[in-house]
Amino acid sequence: MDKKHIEKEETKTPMNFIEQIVNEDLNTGKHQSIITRFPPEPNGFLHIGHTKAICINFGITERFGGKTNLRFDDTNPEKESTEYVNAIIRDMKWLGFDWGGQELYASDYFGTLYKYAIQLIKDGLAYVDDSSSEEMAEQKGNLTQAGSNSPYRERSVEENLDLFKRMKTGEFENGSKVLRAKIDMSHPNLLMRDPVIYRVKKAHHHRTGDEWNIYPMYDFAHGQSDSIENITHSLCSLEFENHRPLYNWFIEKLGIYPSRQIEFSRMNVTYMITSKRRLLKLVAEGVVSGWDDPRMPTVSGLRRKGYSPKSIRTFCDKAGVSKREQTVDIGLLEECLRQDLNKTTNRIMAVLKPLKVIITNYPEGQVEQMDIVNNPEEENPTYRKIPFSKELFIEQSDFMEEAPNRKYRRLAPGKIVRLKSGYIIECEDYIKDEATGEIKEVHCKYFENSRSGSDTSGLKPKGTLGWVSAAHAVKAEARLYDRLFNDPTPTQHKDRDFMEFINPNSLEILPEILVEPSVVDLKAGDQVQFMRIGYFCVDEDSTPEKLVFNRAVTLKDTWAKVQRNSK
RNA sequence: AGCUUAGUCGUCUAAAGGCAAGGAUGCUGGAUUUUGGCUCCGGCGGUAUAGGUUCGAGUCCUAUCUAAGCUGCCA
Repeated sequence: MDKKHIEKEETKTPMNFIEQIVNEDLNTGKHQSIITRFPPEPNGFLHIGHTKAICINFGITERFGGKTNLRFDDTNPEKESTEYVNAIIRDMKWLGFDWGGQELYASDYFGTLYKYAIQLIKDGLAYVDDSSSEEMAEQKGNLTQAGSNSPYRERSVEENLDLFKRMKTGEFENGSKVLRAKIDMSHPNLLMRDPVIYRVKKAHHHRTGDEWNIYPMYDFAHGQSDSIENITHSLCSLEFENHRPLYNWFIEKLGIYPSRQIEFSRMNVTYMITSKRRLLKLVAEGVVSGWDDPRMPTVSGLRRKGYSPKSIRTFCDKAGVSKREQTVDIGLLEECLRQDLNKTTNRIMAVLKPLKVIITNYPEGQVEQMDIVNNPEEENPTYRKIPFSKELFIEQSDFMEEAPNRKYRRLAPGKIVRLKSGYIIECEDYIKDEATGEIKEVHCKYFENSRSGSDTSGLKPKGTLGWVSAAHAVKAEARLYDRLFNDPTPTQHKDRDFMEFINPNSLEILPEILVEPSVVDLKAGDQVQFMRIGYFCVDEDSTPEKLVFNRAVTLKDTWAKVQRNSK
């Protein structure tokens, strides 16, 4: 291939192998514009694995122009429902994708698909088979042995036509007859051994109601739907590689628009599982509170936990596209969230595990309003006020009776620290419950001339702490989420069940944290950074009396790492 | 065992036969810091194995090894 053909696209961003194919098809004039599709079956909720397929399909047309259809692959009425359709639409809109407003359905094409089947029968390429599923399995052969022909394989076109029409009108019971493509029972690819393309299924369909007694199989619906929609590139996961010869066989025999199927590897993420069956078990057994539990890998779970659409899309982009098995480090997902939220969230003063600090030389009853920056990453930073007073709370972990080493920058007797956007204080004394060892109270003096923004003290404290004013702080609940599993690949162990790897500490509830008073204006879904702690999202369980904050991800914690490594 | 596909830093990914195999994340050292965050600078770390083609191979060929998918009237 001549190298200059690549250059149509301006950007230097490297292309993945699918984008390279698309780019070439555009440059060679094979296609004038691109149409892709995302084809979920409405029988479950979207999860992190689906977002990759979504991002690839929509990403292609965002980059090269064209459009991406949202098409529901609803050919199995027993498993599908409008509830899932609506949930999928909601999640995809939240992720920020646009499919032109109108959802498409494979069920819209049932009439056309039926005609295609008739066409195959007339061309002698399909036949009605009365064999039971057991008999068909028998005929199928196995991985190393060729199959054998069904005794019904040589029925006449007329008989097949008659039988198939009667299947449609409901004359035959479920399982009694199927329509099979007549291909080759000794084909090395098992899917080519006369696959079933229509089955009798007297079931109520969420869109077509009771109109149909027969429904097409995936292989006789998906590719044809692609053709009907003039999909140029039909992108799917590796498991459909074996289906491609069949996909192309139908295109050829039916003489329909030749969409091209290209497969890529599914995305796995460490410490997450995406099997529908297993996720259902977590819900059913109450391991999590529901499909939108913040520990779930579902889009709704990620959303509730505090993930932004942008962070999820960035994650999929960074994970990349290839045909290799892919297990992406969950750390990358978390880092994408931090990078997004770092730019967008206000810094809020919060104390998770409070320790009382009394400023001994601060006037009783005095309250000062301190200026604090909302988000230092903003181009033009804005400020708000927070109250400072004689009695404060700091984080328990910010005080030690004795500094452990020279690197320690927090509070300890005789040490000074800066209270963020407040004053510099020096620890003079503390009260300890000798029985329990618990520190009850810390006594400090403040330097009156060290007020943030007008500091003339000349003091250079090493550390800066978060704090809240005792009299003004708002009580709230914090839900600290951690990974649901304590093994990176809980389903990859040959002789151990994934349930054995559930992390018993995946949720720690702190019923009474203290937060600066400005948070009373927050609403469910709002995201903030608790300074020096992490990114939090207001949960829908919040009430006017008590906000509930979900921890989406912690801040990076170099100090924790230093401590871990020194052990 | 047959068919299909894939093996590049720990992980993800780039290199279309041609520069010292690049980037991200991770780990690590440092600078800066009123967040032990952010930012900035440095370091660590890779072509599964064995042959072959070629002036030149991660890339092409052969064999081997390893991994995944395929024997639903699921998608």
